[in-house]
Amino acid sequence: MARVGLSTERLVRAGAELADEIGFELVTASELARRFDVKVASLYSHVKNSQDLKTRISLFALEELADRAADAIAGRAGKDALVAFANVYRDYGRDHPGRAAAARMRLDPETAAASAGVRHAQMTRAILRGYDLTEPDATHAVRLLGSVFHGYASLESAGGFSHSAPDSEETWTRILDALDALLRNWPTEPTP
Amino acid sequence: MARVGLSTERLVRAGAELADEIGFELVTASELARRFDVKVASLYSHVKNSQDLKTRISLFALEELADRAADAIAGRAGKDALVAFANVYRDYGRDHPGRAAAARMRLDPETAAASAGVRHAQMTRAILRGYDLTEPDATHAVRLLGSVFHGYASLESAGGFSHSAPDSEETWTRILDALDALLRNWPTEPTP
DNA sequence: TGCATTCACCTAAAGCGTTTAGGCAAACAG
DNA sequence: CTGTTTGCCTAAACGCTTTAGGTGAATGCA
Repeated sequence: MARVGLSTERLVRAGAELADEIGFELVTASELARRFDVKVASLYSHVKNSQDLKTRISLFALEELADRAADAIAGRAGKDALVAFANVYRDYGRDHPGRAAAARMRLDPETAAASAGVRHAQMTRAILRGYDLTEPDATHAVRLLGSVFHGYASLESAGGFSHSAPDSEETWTRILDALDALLRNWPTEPTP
Repeated sequence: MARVGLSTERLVRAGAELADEIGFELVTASELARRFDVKVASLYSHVKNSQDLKTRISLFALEELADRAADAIAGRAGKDALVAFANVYRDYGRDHPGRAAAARMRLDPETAAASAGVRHAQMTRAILRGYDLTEPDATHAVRLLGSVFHGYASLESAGGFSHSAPDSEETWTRILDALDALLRNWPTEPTP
């Protein structure tokens, strides 16, 4: 019995690549086993179950994304940081659609709380230091930015903007301009 | 053999309710058959396959949502219309999480083009008539609003804002204030 | 080196969701 | 009341998931 050298680590990495190839929702223990030329049951020594595998891929993607974002915003501030940060999300979604979908996967609260998701929120908050926002507006803004990045990536990956003018690239740039303007001019009082 | 009176229509409606109860991703032909106390194979006279069922539920949700949105914005303009429109999405996500998830389901391009999704885009554009946006900025803004509504509903349904202050309700209100301010003051030139 | 232990991968089997093919009986049309 | 349509059925094949238990390869210790 030739040992292939499976490990949780290798399964997760391969799962992430598989997700980029065929789509995250199609990643399955069976398919992964096939890739390793191994029987399905063998995976179950390394991951608890199919759900566990997907969760691990999601956590992996969140880490990878957070690492890239951290790199991107290092030494930048203000709009510069905002754009660099936002582009990490967008590029990740384009280069690694499967992993990006994995990163958007719904995690149960405890798992989410222990994930790199909190780093994402912290970095978003750090970017807002370049703008004059006090609590609770900073939190509102963090949530707005999260919604936009999440939502845009999701719609774009669903092909929402693909066959219409102007192209998605331009819209993305202009949305970042708009968000920058909004953050510099955040409405303190509800404007009736 | 007691005839239950299945039809595509009834299956889709029941599927939508089922989605709200157990989550859209758990809606399955088998489960639906169980609800109707009918054998699974019987469903296949009414829907092509499992994917077809889910697509139909998604289209149903998109229609329902578009109808509600149309009601909400009738006779309103400006921020009033924006808020009413946005709240339809938010309320739908809270009252019908399964259908809302269905509405966010990825459809293939032709199906999407023939869906109520286009009505959503048209209504969004109609709301922007209350603001002074010319093309291509109007399109950018439509995409931004779509991203925010989509993203916020998605994050909220994943529990993203549930156990932290300030509460989601307040953030939502403030985000709408911010979007209104942004639309009234959309940056024409990139601000470096 | 030889033996014991560990561990990676296997086979077998059960459970469940999907899907197709073909059959029977209820509803309906004339 | 007879013939047709059609709604729901049984049967069966297939794929994914998961568990239980076995075998042989790697590893460690005397």
